[in-house]
Amino acid sequence: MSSKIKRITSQDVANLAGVSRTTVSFVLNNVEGFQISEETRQKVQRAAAQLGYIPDSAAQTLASRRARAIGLVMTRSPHHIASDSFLPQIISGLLKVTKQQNLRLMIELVETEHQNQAYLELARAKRIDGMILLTPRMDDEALRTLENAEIPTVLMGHLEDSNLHSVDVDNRAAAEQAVQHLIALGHRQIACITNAPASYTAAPQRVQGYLDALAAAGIFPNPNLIHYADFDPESGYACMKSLLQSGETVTAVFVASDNVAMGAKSAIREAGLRVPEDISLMGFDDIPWAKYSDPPLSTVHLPAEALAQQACVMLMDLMQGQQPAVLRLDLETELILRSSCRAL
Amino acid sequence: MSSKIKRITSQDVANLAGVSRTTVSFVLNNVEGFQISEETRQKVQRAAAQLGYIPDSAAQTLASRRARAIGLVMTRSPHHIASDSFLPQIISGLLKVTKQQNLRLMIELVETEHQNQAYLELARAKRIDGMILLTPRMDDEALRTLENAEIPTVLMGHLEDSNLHSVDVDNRAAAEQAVQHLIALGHRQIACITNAPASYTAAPQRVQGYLDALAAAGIFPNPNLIHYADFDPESGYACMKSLLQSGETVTAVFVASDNVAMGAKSAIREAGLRVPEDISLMGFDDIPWAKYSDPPLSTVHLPAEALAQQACVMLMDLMQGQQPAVLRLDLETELILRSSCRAL
DNA sequence: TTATATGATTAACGCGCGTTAGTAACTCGC
DNA sequence: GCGAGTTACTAACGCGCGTTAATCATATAA
Repeated sequence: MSSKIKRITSQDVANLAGVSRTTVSFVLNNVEGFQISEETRQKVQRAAAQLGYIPDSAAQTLASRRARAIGLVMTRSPHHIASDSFLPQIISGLLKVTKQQNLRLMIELVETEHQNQAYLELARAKRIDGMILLTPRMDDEALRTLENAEIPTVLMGHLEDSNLHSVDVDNRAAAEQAVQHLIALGHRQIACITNAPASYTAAPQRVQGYLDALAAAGIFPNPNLIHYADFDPESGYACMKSLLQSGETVTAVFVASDNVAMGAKSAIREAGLRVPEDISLMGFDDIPWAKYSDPPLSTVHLPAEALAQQACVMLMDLMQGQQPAVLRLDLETELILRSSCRAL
Repeated sequence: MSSKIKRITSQDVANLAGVSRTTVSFVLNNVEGFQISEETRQKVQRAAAQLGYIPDSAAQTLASRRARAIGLVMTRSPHHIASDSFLPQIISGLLKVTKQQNLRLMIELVETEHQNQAYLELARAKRIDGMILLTPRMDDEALRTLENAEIPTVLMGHLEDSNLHSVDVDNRAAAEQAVQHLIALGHRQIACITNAPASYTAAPQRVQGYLDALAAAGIFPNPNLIHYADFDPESGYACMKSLLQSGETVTAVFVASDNVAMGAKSAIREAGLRVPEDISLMGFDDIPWAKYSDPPLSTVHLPAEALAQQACVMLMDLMQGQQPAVLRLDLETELILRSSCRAL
């Protein structure tokens, strides 16, 4: 199709500048400890600019043994990725840091079936220098293999008994605070719909916060009021529907994910009930649309973009061989009160 | 920190199997045209498995001159990326195809200041074999340099007078259809709030559809009723607010982006008006939350994930040297009627 | 037996660059 | 004028793999 375009190599730059390839490399990479006369430096830079020289990244990686890229690794199905309301924020946060550090960002999908192999491949193929793992699952045995530091890794979310570095929020405390608010409004029949199946670490943590708030108020928890959703609004709709049909009386629902809460709200409305007049709704996450929901959703703000940025900064440290200050970094959440909850 | 872990190379596999490195390469890559005895093949595969051999991707790329990766290139600010409601769907669609083809996906951010250089770098650094460009801007001169086929490229969205391959929807026709529906409901004072500044191709196209629908109905367009938003709900809020304060009478608003429509709805409600009783609202995009909005938003369904998949398939063709069937592929939109518009 | 085909395998080069060890020229002190 | 130091550079190796051209053994034909 297209005629063979001759690639411009550092040798071409060296020839044009009348120096060796080594010198070109020293100049363009600003290598310290070697003395290059200002004149030579100029010659090289001018030659490189004139030729439009752009180093071949594969060759650089092979020679330097650094890919200058990190990976964002997700262990979900494409369907769940498509409906992940935080992904844009996370990518945005990551890009801010990687751009500044002149690193590339790769998105990796690890399917649950071949996890063990997949993590090893990521580590050993050396396409990336480090990775950020999104919402790891508790039953993810393959993760353990990574703990031997095959590749710098930072978790977003937390894994019990793991010695991997992680960035997270205190899901339990945040959930407790949210439910405390419902209790303070006078609610006692409070249901809980989770954000995800129990194998995703955040889910049981938020449930625990819910239980702790009840316990502190002397409310005996009703197991029938706890339902496990599965990330998307559809699952929230299903949970809420079965909750309403169960015959249990409920005046408020703590839904541990705004996304799921959207579906729950549909079910409530479909049953002819209103939020917050008949049922108060408390979300979790503060996705961008929560404030535009009707009624605007009270929820717990999760600083997704900041989490991503911090995870990335932590990863940079690890990649440079420095130990980050803490093994686990918790960012602050904030209870956002809008108008989906009312006092009894 | 960690002791030097000896990398397992194809030479190690060759040694263990008692063959040459070349044979290992032939076997593991299933190279056609070379006869390898079944016995040797087995020996090699067993050795590779036993050692847990994983090829170094940089070395493969350097030798084969193919990176086995594609890039998703965006030209927006991190802020706009964070609030892009389609990104998850697009990434999901892309991952489906790349996973199946065993390609990697890189996310690239190109800042408007250094576009020219940035595109060249992407092309020449050879870190990716092809790229998918998201919502190119009309004033994006740097794109022209790519048309010389430095690297296979597919646009998501359209660029006038470009001979790059692209995947899009018929924004004009879709917008026209949406506004026609408003007109059919009896509305004649219909405002238009765009999805983005005019330099993003979809914006003027959707405005044109709006104008065409008015013209077909013999309605003289009022320029004061056209406002340009900027992707996010905040800008929609601002547009709607200034529209309401302008003193113009309006019974319906066509907002060329659901995301922007969310903000517009807030402004309407804040003014003490209701949707659809006082003002009918027609969106565009059908983001996942549109159906959970209140009232559920009537809108134009944009098949984002399918667009991404098709773009990716098209790109694969280009990367294999095949010309795709068409230069520009238009996918179907669908008018989704929910309950944010009412008949006058 | 000798030439020829064919099946199975490998030696060796090149991809483009980072980097170490070494060299050449040029001071400077005595 | 001669070794010792400095300054400014370069030759050459290695990163790990894909791939071409060549080699060797074996089977077949003449």
